[in-house]
Amino acid sequence: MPKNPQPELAPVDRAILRLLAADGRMPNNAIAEAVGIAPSTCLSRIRALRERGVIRGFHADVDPAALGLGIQAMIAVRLHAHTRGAIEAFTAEVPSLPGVLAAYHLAGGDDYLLHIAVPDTDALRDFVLEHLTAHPAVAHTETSLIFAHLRTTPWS
Amino acid sequence: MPKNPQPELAPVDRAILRLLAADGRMPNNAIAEAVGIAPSTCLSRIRALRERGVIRGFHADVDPAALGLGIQAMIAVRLHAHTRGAIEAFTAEVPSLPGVLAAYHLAGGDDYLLHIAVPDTDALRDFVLEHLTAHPAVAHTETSLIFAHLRTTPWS
DNA sequence: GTTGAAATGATCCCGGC
DNA sequence: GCCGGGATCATTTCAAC
Repeated sequence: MPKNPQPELAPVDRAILRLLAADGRMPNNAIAEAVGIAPSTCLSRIRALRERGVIRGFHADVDPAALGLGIQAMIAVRLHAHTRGAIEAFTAEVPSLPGVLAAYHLAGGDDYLLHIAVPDTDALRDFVLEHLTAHPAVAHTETSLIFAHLRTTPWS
Repeated sequence: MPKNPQPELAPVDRAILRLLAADGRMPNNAIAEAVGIAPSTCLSRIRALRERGVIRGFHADVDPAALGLGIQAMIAVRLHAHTRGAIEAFTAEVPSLPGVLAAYHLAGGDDYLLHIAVPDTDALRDFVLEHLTAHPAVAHTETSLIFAHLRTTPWS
């Protein structure tokens, strides 16, 4: 029985991930102390986690409302043709659409969910009309306002 | 004409946010140099952004698949009663459900979207049956597998 | 993989503007 | 507000295990 190519994550690595998911700017030596290893060891483990892609990056969580984007919505999108080309073309354009926070490519009845942030409802309408319904690959959209958005880190 | 209580974000603050959204571990002095201010000034501006809630936090972006959660899904949930009590009760429980990455409380036909990560399809079925359909407030659910998940930072 | 120790580099407070 | 300088603290390298 060959060894797992993606070996079990060591408990100490999980502890590091838990801390960094909670506070991405926690100093390396504080993490080292919290998990019980030397700072130099901790540094090399964090580097390895980044290189292996376990940690994909570190990001500030910015409140969109503070930037004048006070309204968030989720837009379900159905495309006309489910060809690889149409999907790839749409996928390629999505990140450049203004106000898109996230895009989910789904396997269900809808093809995409777009999570967007806009200044006001006029901008929301304009977004849908200009970038979605006017798009040749888009067959149908359905927009829902987002009242609240909770993020959690299940492994922390 | 009174001054805006949430005054326009200074261009230098926007530049700082753009950098920290892209790399949450960028050193303060590197940010200071990039935006053209002194490190001490930069530090105080970042602190002010945190205290004002513009920056809500810093987090490592961890790949769920690396933790054994190789399947992601979006589950649309409708509740029976749209009373404040039912919604608040459900909202309170959602963050403690295993594998929940995010919950969106919507204004549309569905009440919630749950973004979850699980090890396999068995765990997905168990999640829906144990935590959603068995819940007294839940009227209906609809699960879609997530093929891809793109995150963007529109202001960067 | 882990470590301690030493050099480099960053944070952060404060006095002055 | 913004800055400079200096004390404190963190990161990073490296030789040794």
